[in-house]
Amino acid sequence: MNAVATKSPPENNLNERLAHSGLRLTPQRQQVHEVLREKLDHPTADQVFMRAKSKMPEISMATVYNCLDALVQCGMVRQVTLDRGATRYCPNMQDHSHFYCDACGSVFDILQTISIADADIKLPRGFRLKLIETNLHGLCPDCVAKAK
Amino acid sequence: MNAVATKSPPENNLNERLAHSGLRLTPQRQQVHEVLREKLDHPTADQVFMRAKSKMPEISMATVYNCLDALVQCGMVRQVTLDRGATRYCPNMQDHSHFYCDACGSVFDILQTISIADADIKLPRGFRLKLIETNLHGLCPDCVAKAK
DNA sequence: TCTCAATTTAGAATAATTCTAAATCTTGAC
DNA sequence: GTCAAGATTTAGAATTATTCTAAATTGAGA
Repeated sequence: MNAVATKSPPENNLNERLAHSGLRLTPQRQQVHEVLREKLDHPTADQVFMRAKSKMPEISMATVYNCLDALVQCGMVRQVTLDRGATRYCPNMQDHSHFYCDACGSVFDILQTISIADADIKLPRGFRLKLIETNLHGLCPDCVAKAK
Repeated sequence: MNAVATKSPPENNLNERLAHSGLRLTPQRQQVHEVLREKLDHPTADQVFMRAKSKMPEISMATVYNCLDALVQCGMVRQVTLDRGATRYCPNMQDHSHFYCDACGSVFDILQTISIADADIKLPRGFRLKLIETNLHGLCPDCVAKAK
């Protein structure tokens, strides 16, 4: 038993979470997870594929989708769908919302959100609420400037 | 001048709103709008196309996308993107949120939401907030029952 | 009536995602 | 350790969703 409290490294956490959902930790899933954590810019599946491929050239697109789905399923990654374009992926599981610029399409993390408790949403009988997703739409500073 | 207050019929409203955005009222745009108002089930572009086609056989898919875009642009219709699937369209412009069943994919209108005023979101300098979109995720009554 | 710009159209093109079937890997039972 | 069963990965085909293109049509204003 350890006297010092240690935070388990993210890979272990990943392993645990995958296992909890009946999924295995594979090099590909680890790689995809790393790619997401390296650059928090809400990449699309295609961008994840290209970044992962540079480290692991044999990885395939189908695997990237499979890995992303596995990571979403076990709660390590959030899917972000903001417009008609490709779905984006976000490894930040802290409560936060996304600001989407309707003009240029950029996505910004906003470290403020409405929790299930705060919202006090009254659902009709029988629904089971798991997650509230808050998306802010508007113009980013650059596009506000351009609009003038 | 009318002694009795009259609500302008939706078509007029549509015309006004389109005009306000520099867009014209066309039979196709009217038809697409009607299709959406007829059945408030959040259809995809493809479903809108099929329904519109039954009334107006010459309409094309490109036109449906064009009309949907025009209606969204002038504030008569909301785009609803909840998962990796096709975008859905909602002609209910009252403040409301969407409940998405992660199991079966059904969408339900929830007449309760978080307004910009209520939310008291503090954005970094320069952002211009136009709209807060609230999406509720979880299980619908049917899928809760099945899960047992 | 004429002209110009907006809109529609069919179909091609592109982009995003899913499917398929075979190969590979992992785990648990023995 | 060996084997069988099931999970995962892979390439590429298939499907689905959306956008683009260029020509035809429409409608509003001069």
